[in-house]
Amino acid sequence: MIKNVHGNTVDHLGEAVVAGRYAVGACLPPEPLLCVELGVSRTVVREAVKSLVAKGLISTGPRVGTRVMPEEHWNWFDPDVVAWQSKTGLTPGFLRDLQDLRRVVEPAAMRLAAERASAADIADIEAAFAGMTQAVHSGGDYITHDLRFHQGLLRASGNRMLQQMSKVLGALLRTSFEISTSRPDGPGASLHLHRAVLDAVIAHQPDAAETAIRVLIDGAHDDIEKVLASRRHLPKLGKPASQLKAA
Amino acid sequence: MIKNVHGNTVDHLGEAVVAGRYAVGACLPPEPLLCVELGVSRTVVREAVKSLVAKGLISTGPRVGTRVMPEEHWNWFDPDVVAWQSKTGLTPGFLRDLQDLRRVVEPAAMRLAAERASAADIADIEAAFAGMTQAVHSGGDYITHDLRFHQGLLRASGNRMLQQMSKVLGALLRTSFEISTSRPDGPGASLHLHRAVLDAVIAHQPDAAETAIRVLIDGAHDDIEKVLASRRHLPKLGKPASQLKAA
DNA sequence: AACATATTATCGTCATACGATTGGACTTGT
DNA sequence: ACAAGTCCAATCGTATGACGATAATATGTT
Repeated sequence: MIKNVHGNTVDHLGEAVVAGRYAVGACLPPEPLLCVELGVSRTVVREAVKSLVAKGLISTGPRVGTRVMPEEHWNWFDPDVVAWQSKTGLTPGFLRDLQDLRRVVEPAAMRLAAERASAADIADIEAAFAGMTQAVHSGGDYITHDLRFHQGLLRASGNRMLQQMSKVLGALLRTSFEISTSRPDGPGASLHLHRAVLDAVIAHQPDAAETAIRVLIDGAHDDIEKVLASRRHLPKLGKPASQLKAA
Repeated sequence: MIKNVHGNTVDHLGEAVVAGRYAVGACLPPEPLLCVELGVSRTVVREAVKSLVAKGLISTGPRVGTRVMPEEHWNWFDPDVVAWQSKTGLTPGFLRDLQDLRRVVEPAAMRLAAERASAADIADIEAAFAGMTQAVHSGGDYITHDLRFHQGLLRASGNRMLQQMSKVLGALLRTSFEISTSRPDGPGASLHLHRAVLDAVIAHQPDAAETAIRVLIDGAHDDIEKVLASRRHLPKLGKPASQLKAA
């Protein structure tokens, strides 16, 4: 898990900011202090800070210090920002935002995919589906293939922005998977729903593809809403890595 | 226009990468060379490079150098990336992506806005609309208020991700405005279409809001497609700042 | 009290040195 | 001649120290 000093520092600071360890508008400790706290040189601290600035999390200035920017300024489509938010725990509000987004984006993307998917796109998605099937039947890593499945479909839409969303939507898929594993049938129940989406895309039937993905999304939506309702007293829905393996 | 060394360097390098001055997968000049080329210290070059890494444009490694990442890895929702792409010229492909995105996102966002918009949201949008009206009648800066209008509506959706898209969608709106100014009536023709959207949102009528925004979008869509068709021989649609003022 | 000035904390930039990594060249053995 | 192992050097990664630039705060002046 150890990579390099810079990466670790960026993660550490980024996670701290996203987790709200520093109030919006408040200052992070001055550079020299961060150096001793993190045990790295000022070079590393500064480059890490610049990375966070580039992601819209913070801003800096002489004498004013390093301040946390308001959340609406954060780059919520940045994979790192989403990862940090996932790690610190997905708030109900964030999950709702993600669900809104998914319901808006994926159906439209499926339509486009059904119109534009290339043979290579299809092959990639088929491979992912095969992986999902195998994971359900003979055990294995389901979620990875599930992510590849949806990511492949987004890519098949041929739209750079839509494709970009697979990263942030992945956080929602992981949560959805997490919940589904705690049910009797588990992810296996939705296998044929995935198949229906893929078949519609292969057959170049936008309407069918949209309908199929809506079924899939609505199912996941209900699952998450149910958990959200039952855990209303809990502030956040954590995402322990220990649950990320399929049985 | 001069801000600071770091910002200028980031812009310079970011624009160069987005403009394709370095092929995807190719290496940028080594750090020492960049230092002399840009006339800045290695510190600045490195922090600028780190900023671009954070935006997904490039990757670095010892001995392997600083390489341009494939476009699907770029953070297309990053305001800077969009700005650089706009500055170097919006390709037809990019415009098509933006139009797809807009047609997917804005109608859904209008529905949500009609359901959730707060009084403060409405007031903000009203102010923007007033600015647009004034710009059309007594001259002024139309596009700024137009951007605020749409940005306000996205914000009113209450969804962080949807709101984030106002930045990238802004590039499309600017292009759309640019085209509309070259027509007899200009932006004034779409004023009442904007009013219809806002009225529907105020009246909490999601269906009407969605319908109204679709009319607006389709109009802009046709304008752009027409230009794209007529300028098919031109590789890119430039965006000279000289045209950004309303008459 | 209002305004001008000086202070100072903090980030911004520069310069230099050395460590870490890795692709490619080189050597060696078969 | 070819394959495998070894070494080298180009490039980024990290550390350190110094000084400049900026703006919030304190101080002084009218």
